[in-house]
Amino acid sequence: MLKTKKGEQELSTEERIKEAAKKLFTQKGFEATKTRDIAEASGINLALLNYYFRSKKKLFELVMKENIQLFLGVIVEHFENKNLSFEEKVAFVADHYIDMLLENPDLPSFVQQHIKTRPAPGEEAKGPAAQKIQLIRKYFIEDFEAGVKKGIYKDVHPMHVMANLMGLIIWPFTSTTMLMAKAGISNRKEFEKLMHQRKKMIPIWIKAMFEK
Amino acid sequence: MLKTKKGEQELSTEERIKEAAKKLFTQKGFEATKTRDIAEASGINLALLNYYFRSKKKLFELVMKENIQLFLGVIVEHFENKNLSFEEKVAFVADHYIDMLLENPDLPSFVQQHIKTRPAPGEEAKGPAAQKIQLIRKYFIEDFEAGVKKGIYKDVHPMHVMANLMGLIIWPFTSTTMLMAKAGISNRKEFEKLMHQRKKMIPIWIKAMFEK
DNA sequence: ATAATTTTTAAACAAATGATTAAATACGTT
DNA sequence: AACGTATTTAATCATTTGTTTAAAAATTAT
Repeated sequence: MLKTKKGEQELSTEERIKEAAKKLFTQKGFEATKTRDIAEASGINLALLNYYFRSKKKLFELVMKENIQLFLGVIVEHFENKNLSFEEKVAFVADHYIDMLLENPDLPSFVQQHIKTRPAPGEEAKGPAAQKIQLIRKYFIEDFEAGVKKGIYKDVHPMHVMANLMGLIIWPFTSTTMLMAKAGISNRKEFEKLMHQRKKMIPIWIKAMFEK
Repeated sequence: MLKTKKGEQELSTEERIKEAAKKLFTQKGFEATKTRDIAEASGINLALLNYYFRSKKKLFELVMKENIQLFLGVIVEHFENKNLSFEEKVAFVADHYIDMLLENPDLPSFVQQHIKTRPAPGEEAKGPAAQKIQLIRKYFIEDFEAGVKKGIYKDVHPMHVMANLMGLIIWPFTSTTMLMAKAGISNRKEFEKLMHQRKKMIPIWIKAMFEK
């Protein structure tokens, strides 16, 4: 049985199913998650999954959409009105992204695994993901390239900037277990403390790597 | 049918199955790979999978072992006799690791996904993976910590060093599609060219981040 | 209260899937 | 060639898995 969020407001059957599905799909992927697992985890009758969501695939696509929104959307949308420098954006993203990942540690593996096959070779990437990616290009890449022209930043392909920023933020979460073993970290608390440290260090590191 | 490596030396049935299984398991994971997929991809009769490997699970564990060896083992073993400085090790690892990943681009996602559940909470990590990780600690972490004592490197938790090094090397491969979309890279060739660039840049970046 | 509608349940189905069996074929040894 | 062993094949089995059905229960409307 899934616990209710506040102990006050019960979740509807439909929401209970979706939440359980999101947790399982995100943790174990589409194939490894069985409809009966979802039913059990949400404490509902198996048939209700199809009653509310038609099929396992439809339910997965719903979860997928929400996860991509969480993974790509949350941050960029905060830029809309603010007028931030490239450095400020880096700091902002590092800060908020790491906070988000601390609460959704399985998100990166999930998105990475299921975005791989998405855009069919040859055809343009579409849908919500592609749109977000366009925004990221606009907000980061163009800023950096402007900085290169001004002579502030080293003249490297912006892919390196993007890769390094995202790699520094996300990678620890995709490899938590391995990383903890390697670095002699024994518990989750210590891991989280180090992640909080990174929020401040990543902007400094990016600066050190790319500033002239 | 699986192509033979050289057109000269045919692979044995057993090897054909294992190679096909490795490719599929690495690409799609355990659950998403069906025994019939493996049979078809290797051009063998379905029953031969069980004849040679007893079960799908046993076959998977074999592939898993080889993949972990590839992912963690290859590099560290080259250190045995050489006497390299920390910086030289970083350069060496970046170079060889990226080469290896260019040939096995699906490896990181696979290992990350399947290593997560491995060490049961509370009990010590054992097996070949744990051993390799000990070597990595020995060869990198201790070196870095010595550098900190000498005042060469900034006094940060070695986890950050490990995370940044591995993140810079591996992350682009776990998010190739997304990264290419973000940075406006259109084809694999261009991606590979950029990865070769990184082999030289990563040591410089690590230096910039951690040297006093 | 009664009827209509929505939600929930237990049971069942059809297809997919991992594994096994028994017979057939290929191969090596004497 | 004849035998024994190893490999391969087609067919089949038992479970698992996603989905459907029809009836029961709960809820809402009249």
